[in-house]
Amino acid sequence: MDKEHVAAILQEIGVLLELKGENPFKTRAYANAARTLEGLEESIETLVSENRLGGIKGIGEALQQKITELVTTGRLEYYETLKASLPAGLMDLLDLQGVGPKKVKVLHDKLAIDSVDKLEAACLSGKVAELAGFGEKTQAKILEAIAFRKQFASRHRLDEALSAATPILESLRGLPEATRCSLAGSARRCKEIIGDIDFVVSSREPAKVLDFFVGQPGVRQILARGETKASVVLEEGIQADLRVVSDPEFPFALAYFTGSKEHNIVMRQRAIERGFRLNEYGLFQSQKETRDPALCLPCPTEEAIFQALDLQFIPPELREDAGEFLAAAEGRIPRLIEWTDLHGSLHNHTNWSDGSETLDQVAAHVHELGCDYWAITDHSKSSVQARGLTPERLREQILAIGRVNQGFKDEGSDFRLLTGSEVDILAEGRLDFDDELLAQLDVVVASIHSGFSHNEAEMTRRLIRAAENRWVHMLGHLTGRLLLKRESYAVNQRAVIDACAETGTWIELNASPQRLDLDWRLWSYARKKGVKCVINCDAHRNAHVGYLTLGAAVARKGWLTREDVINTLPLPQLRRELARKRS
DNA sequence: GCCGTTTTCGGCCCGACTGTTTTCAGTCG
Repeated sequence: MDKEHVAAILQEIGVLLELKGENPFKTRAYANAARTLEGLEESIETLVSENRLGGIKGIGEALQQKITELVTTGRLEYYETLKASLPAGLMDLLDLQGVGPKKVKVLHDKLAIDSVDKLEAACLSGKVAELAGFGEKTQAKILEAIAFRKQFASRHRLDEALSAATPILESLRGLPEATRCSLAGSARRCKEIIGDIDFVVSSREPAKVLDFFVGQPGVRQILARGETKASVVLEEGIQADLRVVSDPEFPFALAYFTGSKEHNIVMRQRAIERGFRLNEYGLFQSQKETRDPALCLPCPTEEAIFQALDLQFIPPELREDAGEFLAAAEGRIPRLIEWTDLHGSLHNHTNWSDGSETLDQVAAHVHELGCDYWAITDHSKSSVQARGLTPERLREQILAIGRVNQGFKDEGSDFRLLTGSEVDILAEGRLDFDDELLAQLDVVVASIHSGFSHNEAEMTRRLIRAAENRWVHMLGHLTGRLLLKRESYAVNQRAVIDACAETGTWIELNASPQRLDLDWRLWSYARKKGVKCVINCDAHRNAHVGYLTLGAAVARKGWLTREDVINTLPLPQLRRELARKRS
């Protein structure tokens, strides 16, 4: 059993215990352990067989036993028993806004409610309002939450969240009463999937800012509106929260609402260790003081807060409690890549296959934007759905690209299109074009577009065999996932990364917002193995060139620097690297 | 359930908002 599976079960145990009304710190211990396991570099089998689980912080005697049982036998008696003792539908109830473990327990104990449907019926008949601790308003809120869940998703892609957030942030910035404004939350941390959008604003007149916010044209519904805080639902079906603080409090509120929750817990712990108290209003010299500005250490920026806690500044993308504290304490936070470090993209399409624009249109656009090069990697013949090129068409395209490049040469420009292919990886890892043709191309990306249902061993073998081909420069969208739409196919990503390390093959960070694949969580491992990243747009139309910013953001989240990313190189050096694997 | 230069028990991050309470519990982030 792999660590992801073990972590998922521990996570579920935590939720089940919450429903049972267990000590919240106990339930958190399970959630913490799950997160710790997910972040492990080593395989869980190794840790168990070498009896080294106990050395991991947050895993004590009880969890050691349970994890060992899970990994060695594939099941866990404690979990099975716990799960059997509660109806499956209770977990769904927890997803409803405003409904937590305590309410679920009462609903189940008093009204035998164990599904959303039953809860809805009970609300409609007025029974819920009669329960102790509930009332008319709670009942109405629950009905609203059920309706909301039916209508909208609770999770959204980063690009959708950003495009909903940007106009609101812009208008807040234009408001005279607003001093400083920022996006916060998981969107600021560049998580690929976000739940809601958070804004932080500093102002002397919070009421005016809040009025302005809830009155924005994009607001469909106001969920809550207090003196310093408001929650709304946007037209896109995304919840957005605004918090207004005084300007000296702004950096603290920004840090606090950027999170992650786990990161914040460690920050506060560090404050306590130094005799301080940290909250969204300040860093206070007394453990007791929670608000008095006179006792707050002045920190005009987030940087100053980290400094006060003996830490190097931690960029928002890294704030996941995934090793950033150790690195920051030792001054080892790297200078992360910026999107402006990128010189071009090595995986893109044109209307020769399933892209929108012609070679000339693509070249003119990316040249205009300041790129130094742009690889044309249209699909190969097996991708019939994408009008993949036959070998003959590809040879024609090589000539056509030569003519476009001649035009740039004649103008005295150094910009170049690079010839290439996104070649399909077929069954058993064979490639869709033969080596003789691949050898004629500047850039070869190998990707899987078919046979998604093969088992993990087969998929892993297919990708490894593709990596072993000396003409393949990089693997494209390694897992095939489409965020919130299609799961990854089964593949042992670490084994593929190992193979790329051995063969000198690069791995793409596909910057299309629906892919963002390879996942940021795996880049530390790849980097440690010496595997280089290529941030690619996988552009199918000119507007997709903007994905480079998103790709760089996710690369930052994976701790990548300019040196780790191939397409930060200028063209002459890039050509040298492209030749390296083939030599 | 975890953890310990305030160690083997008693802590565990912290505050806003809401609704149902008449002083606070539950939920959320």
